[in-house]
Amino acid sequence: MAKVIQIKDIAAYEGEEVTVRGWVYNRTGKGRLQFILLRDGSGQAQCVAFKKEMTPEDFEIARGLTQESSVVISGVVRADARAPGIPGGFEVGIQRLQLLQQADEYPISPKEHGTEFLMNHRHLWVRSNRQWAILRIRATIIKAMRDWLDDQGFLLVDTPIITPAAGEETTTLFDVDYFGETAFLAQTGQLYNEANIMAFGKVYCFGPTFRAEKSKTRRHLIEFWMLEPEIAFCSMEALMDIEEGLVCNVVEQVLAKHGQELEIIGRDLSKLAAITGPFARISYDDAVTRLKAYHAEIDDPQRKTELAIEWGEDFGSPHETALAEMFDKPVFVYHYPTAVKAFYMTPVAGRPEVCRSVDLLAPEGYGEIIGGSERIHDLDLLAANIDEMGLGREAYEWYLDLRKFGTVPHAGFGIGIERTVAWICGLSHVRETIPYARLLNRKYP
RNA sequence: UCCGUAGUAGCUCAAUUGGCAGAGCGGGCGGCUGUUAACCGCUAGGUUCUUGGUUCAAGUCCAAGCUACGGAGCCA
Repeated sequence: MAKVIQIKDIAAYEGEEVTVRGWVYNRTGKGRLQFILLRDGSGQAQCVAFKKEMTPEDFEIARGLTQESSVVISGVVRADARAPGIPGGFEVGIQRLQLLQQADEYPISPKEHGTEFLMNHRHLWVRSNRQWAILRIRATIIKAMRDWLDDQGFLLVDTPIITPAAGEETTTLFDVDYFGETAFLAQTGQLYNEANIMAFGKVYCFGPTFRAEKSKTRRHLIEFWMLEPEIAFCSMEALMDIEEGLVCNVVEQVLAKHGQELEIIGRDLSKLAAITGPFARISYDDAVTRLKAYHAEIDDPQRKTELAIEWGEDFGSPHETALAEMFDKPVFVYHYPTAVKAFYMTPVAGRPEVCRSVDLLAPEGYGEIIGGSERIHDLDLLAANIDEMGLGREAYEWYLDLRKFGTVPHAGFGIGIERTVAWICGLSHVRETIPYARLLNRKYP
């Protein structure tokens, strides 16, 4: 058997006999001439069966191949501008063909399908071009984030998924039976990150997080992946510098490595090329002023209601979208009202009604992709907030310890992987950004 | 949880005023030496989401329910 190659490398084997192994993505025939578009995971190549060049048995197999049948094909690589594929432009003239399995009638035809049908067949849908492209970009986004942080001196320190108490007071948690006691699935690794920076200085955690909220929107998942850096001796301003550097690097890496995938999903590259620092930084006060001015010019009554805002209220998703549309890059909004943010965020000196929090809103209506803040490092203030929230001191004893043994100013943020992927890929829903989405009413397959 | 829309063949959809349940794709059979969602001919394929109601007659009208989609809230 000739050398087994990956289809992505096919151009390097022009004129040579090779073996490719994979699945039939599509087949079309012209009688004694059959075109088999073969996927192998790395790419796609057209394999051409001429009746005269093969045994009658092999040709009959080629002629009868169904979509997604698994095969091993040997033949000679030749350049042909007509040959479709990824990368395309080269095809394999089939000499020998081995059928591993003739696939049953494949549910996902080359025609259009509805969302419910596709999500019910997600285990097969991931084979489709568009999904293949998106999930490859997702992998690069995660790698780019991690590489950049590693290069900046951050250490990956894993945080637990089963936790004894809520990380934040607001959202609903999944509970699990922990040998007769109640434990919860993590909604953040942040509190543990705060312990870990006192050992390692700059850390991040990366893993799945869980929210039992009954959210049903294009930007929510029940199980989603978050990357959370935390930095000792860090201010909110320095935090924004880090976030900006991270996001710019991620976009740059995707543009550099995935021109092919971005083309498959039809992403407007100019929108991504525009993502370079610095990003605008506006205060919550300023954002409210801008939204009020915008609100004054709206005529549509429904939209006017949606976009109404008074100082002190948190932004809804229409507000975030309207704000983000005022910029062609991501925009930082900082100093949110203390009352709408988490208990551990530092109040602004001399103005305790706002806190040292900062969100990063992505352009094109993708909303908040990063939430971060300076954390309270004063023991008494933190303890008072925990009591005031009625969180129960016992579960937070270890967290308060961090303020007793060498507390330092520190800050951190969390970036939602799926929202970032949706934005960079220009997708209308986060369900396509994760291999197997967990949504309200969706845990299969 | 609230508001809105939809549910017909394996898939995507059509069916006029309430009057015989249809097409394309996919499947099967046959044809074709350069296809790009190939094309041509033939063919099989139905609990019209469920339950109840109105009517000579219901895919179509009414009621309740189920499911999905879109939006809101909450958030990353």
